[in-house]
Amino acid sequence: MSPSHRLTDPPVEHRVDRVRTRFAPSPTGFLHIGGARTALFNWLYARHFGGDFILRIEDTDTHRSTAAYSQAIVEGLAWLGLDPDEGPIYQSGRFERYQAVADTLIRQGSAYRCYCTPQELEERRNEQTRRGEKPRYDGHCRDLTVARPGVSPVVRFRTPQEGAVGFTDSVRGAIGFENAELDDLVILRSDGTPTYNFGVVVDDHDMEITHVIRGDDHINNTPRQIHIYHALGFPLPEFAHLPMILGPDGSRLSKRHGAVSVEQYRLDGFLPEAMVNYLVRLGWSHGDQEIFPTDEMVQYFDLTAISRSPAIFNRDKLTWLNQHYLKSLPGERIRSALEPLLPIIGLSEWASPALGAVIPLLQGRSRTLTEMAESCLVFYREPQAYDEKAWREHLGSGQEHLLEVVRKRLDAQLEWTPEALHHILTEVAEAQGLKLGQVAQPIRVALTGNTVSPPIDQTLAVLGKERSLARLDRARARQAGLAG
RNA sequence: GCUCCCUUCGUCUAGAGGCCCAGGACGUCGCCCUCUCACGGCGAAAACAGGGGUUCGAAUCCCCUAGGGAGCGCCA
Repeated sequence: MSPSHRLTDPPVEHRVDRVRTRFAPSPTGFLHIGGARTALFNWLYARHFGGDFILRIEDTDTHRSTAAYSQAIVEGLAWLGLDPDEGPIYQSGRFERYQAVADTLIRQGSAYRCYCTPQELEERRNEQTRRGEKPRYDGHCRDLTVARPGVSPVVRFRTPQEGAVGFTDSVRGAIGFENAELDDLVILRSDGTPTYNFGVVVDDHDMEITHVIRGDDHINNTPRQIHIYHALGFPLPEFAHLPMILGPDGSRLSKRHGAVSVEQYRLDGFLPEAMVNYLVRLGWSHGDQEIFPTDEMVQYFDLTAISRSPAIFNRDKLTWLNQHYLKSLPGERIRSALEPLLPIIGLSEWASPALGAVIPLLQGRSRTLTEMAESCLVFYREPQAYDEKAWREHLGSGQEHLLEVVRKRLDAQLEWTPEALHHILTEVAEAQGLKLGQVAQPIRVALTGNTVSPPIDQTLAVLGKERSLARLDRARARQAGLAG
């Protein structure tokens, strides 16, 4: 803030007994990446100080808000593990309170009724823009003493016209505005519902929010809200404005950048652990650390380490984190996340072999749960087809002998463990004067239909003797068929 | 247009005057490991937006310029 800025009122100092933060989305869409990060930071801050995290649904725009979106947001937060201590609290259930507060403001002269119609406002705005001015309300009804018949009025806040307003943002530092830049904003619509800038102030006060952590698209709203705080005699909370999350092209993240809803990432096979870890590093850092278990995030999180510049969403890094968690989380955790995805890729039954035995083979070779689910298929279904190139190379004519030898050797084998199987394969290779790979690949193709799978000894072991032999026989029959 | 905010490798970032001819991570490329695919290991290329100051010394402080973002609604 430049020295010329004088505050109309000094900020009201108050002691914070208990940290209370909130996430206040409007239910006009699914929980998206940006909202999720805002929620995460609020949640972390509250948890760090042992305070409360409140979920408030800002559904004052009754035309665009839906219960389905509210539900989706609640579920999205639950999936991420961001449990609220209070809420969801719906603004739509508090209209009487906003009207009462607006009445108080009118009575004390801090607000007034405005009878300008939307069309009139629109015309004046266009006129101002044409003159190269900043479009703003011109104070037309500011000093009106009589009502205008036939028009149901809105209520406008009487913003000070002189002086300046400023605040110290926990992320940005001092920020100031000339009051002359502001205008008299609508706080109550003609239907009596509150607008955003009014609703937040009343609610953040009533809910005793101590730290308002939100996207920096709200920086410009903050001075307006501060004036309302002052008019009402409410103490100011701390403000912390988070930098935006941008799409790959540097513009504000939106649908045209692909998946933006948290739900979509769940469906695409991402773990909430990975999403949360990715999000916490977008605009916040703790030295060079990249991997953050939840308890460490909570322990280290603070507002001062938040960066001021916007961040571009990078799916590759999210994918890398997902892969990391896929290989390092306990198998049981992976299993619970994987099972809901199995039917989606067309698998209806996965009792045998046990999924718990399959998963360890796939951890570390899957980037998403979806990939893992697809890799599971081979354990529950015979090869639908054989990759022709792989077949020709490893099982083509003249190579029938090897499978026969392997088949005979495995058939005699009683101890069906990866170690024992590995031993057998090594022996076969030596006896045939082949490298291990020259034995493993033909078996792999016979078992799976292509050249990619977990280590062949483990694949055999998990598949089980009966299934393995059946698949070898199937391949041998095909060899015979092609030869004959 | 006006107001506010932002600016270190392609991307996320470390860096709070000398530790920086700038460190880590993702991605990219190369090598090693290896029964395939991965994992892992090692290595490489890659940045302080530009210009003025201040200082013995600036990525770090100040100013200007340029670029980007946001707001200017009876949306939030």
